[in-house]
Amino acid sequence: MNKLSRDFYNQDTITVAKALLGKHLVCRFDGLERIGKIVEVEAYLGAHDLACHASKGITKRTAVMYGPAGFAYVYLIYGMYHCFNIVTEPEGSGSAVLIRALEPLQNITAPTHGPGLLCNAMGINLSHNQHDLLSDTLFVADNLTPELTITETPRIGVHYAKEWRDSLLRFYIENNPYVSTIKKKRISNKT
DNA sequence: CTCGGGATGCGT
DNA sequence: CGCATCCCGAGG
Repeated sequence: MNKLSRDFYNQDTITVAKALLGKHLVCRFDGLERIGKIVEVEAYLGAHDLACHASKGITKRTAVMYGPAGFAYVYLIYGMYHCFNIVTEPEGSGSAVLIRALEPLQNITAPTHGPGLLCNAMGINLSHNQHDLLSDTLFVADNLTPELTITETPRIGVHYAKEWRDSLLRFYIENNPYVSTIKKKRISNKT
């Protein structure tokens, strides 16, 4: 399994975001190796991006985003869901890529079609904040990715971000059924 | 210290 | 559309 390098994450955030599509997120917790293919991401462009938490400056919460690339930024949202991000660009930029959806590949039993859901399914929580993505327990593998058609849309849930609200910074693999906004039929048995 | 909102998801 | 539910940043 070919782990993505520090240099990869150190690139421009939009470049990293798009390049992460189709790659494999690997979590080795609890004696289990879970793997999911990244099918949806969002780019958060540092201090000037009003949708980015780093736009509040360097705080206890955002410090990791201002650190070196290739580290995890995990936070709790709405009191119940975790969101998993990967820090990008050289130290001081405050940028990151939010992983929004996965396609289950191995040992995944819960839904993964949203940022909170995939953290739950992968076992990612606040203890993984600031975790190094070059470690052996949590990383992205650079598998051979076939050519993808990438769709760009505005980011989800950032209506408050003024002029950044409509920037096309959400990227997903076209037609992939695990992308978050695809309306899911309720999983229920109609008899 | 209090207060208010949020990079969500699910049910109605 | 409402709500669960809690961390964090702002302000006094």
